[in-house]
Amino acid sequence: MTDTQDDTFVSGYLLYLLAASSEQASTQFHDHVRARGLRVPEWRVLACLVDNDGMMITRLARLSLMEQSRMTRIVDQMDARGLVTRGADANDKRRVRVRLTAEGRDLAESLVKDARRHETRLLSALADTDAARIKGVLRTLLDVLDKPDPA
Amino acid sequence: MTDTQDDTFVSGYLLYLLAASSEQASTQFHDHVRARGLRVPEWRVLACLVDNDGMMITRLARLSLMEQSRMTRIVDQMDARGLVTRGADANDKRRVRVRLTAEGRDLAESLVKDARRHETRLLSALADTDAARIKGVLRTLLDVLDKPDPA
DNA sequence: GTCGAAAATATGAAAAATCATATAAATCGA
DNA sequence: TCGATTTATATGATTTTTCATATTTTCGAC
Repeated sequence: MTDTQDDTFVSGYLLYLLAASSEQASTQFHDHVRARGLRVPEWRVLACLVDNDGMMITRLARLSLMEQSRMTRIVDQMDARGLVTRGADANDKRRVRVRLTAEGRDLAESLVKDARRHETRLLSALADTDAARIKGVLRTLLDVLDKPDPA
Repeated sequence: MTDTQDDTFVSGYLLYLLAASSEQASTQFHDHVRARGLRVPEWRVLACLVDNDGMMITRLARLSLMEQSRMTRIVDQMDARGLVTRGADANDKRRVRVRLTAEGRDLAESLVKDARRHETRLLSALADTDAARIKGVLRTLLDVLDKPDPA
């Protein structure tokens, strides 16, 4: 074992548990993503676009949990690399529609498969009851957080 | 509501749910931390040290979910600012023991109180069953992730 | 229609984070 | 006890990320 102190605060703090779980659960797969030649934010963009091609920059940024100006640059690089294309929206010239190229789609679909396999492995390492609960609990938390602050 | 598409992959993907929950749940409190004049990594250091004063750099880095070289610099800055002191370990001169100053401790304890209040509010926004489950589920996940890969 | 506000994206400059590696101390065997 | 390894921390160079703000387009009230 590494360090077992019965820390009074941190080790039981919800925000710590969330951050640490996310971090640790993602590490393996993120390594895999990098081994495939992508940075994590790029993988996120691909995953979003497989679900819904032609998203605009702002929405990609929200879903990928990052800032708009960063997303602009990431899309630039992915464009330069031939994974996506940028196109103007017909109805609103401010918007940039990001679309997968054939190459981008292949890579994206392949990684989504890998991600699903990895997720299955993760969940199967949990007891059935925990595996059944975890997504529901997190979804509920997200729902609650979306609602405007009652205060 | 913002964007409700029934995304096939991302919105139900465990690593997304974890990252998004962590991100969203933390935003409010992190804003509070910054309003108090600290960056998030600095708050994490303070929280660790309240639990266990005199930690070494490496352990602080692990617990705060960041790299050692980054932690070195963060501790430097906190030292310069008078929140912590750096002292050599008596038995092992490689180690740097980081300790709270009086000022650092005051700030840390005050923020821990704030964090607890915030956590209580978060949990109370969940249904009782979810609130009761969430920490347990996350702890289980962390436990599982700590174990060496069975593959 | 026109004007002011809001929305979407882009960009330069600054700050933060990472990476590779250096240094120094402890540990472990032969 | 010497040398090879490992552990702990530090640091220079580079890459990422953020921040503030500019630009362009749309929207809404009048």
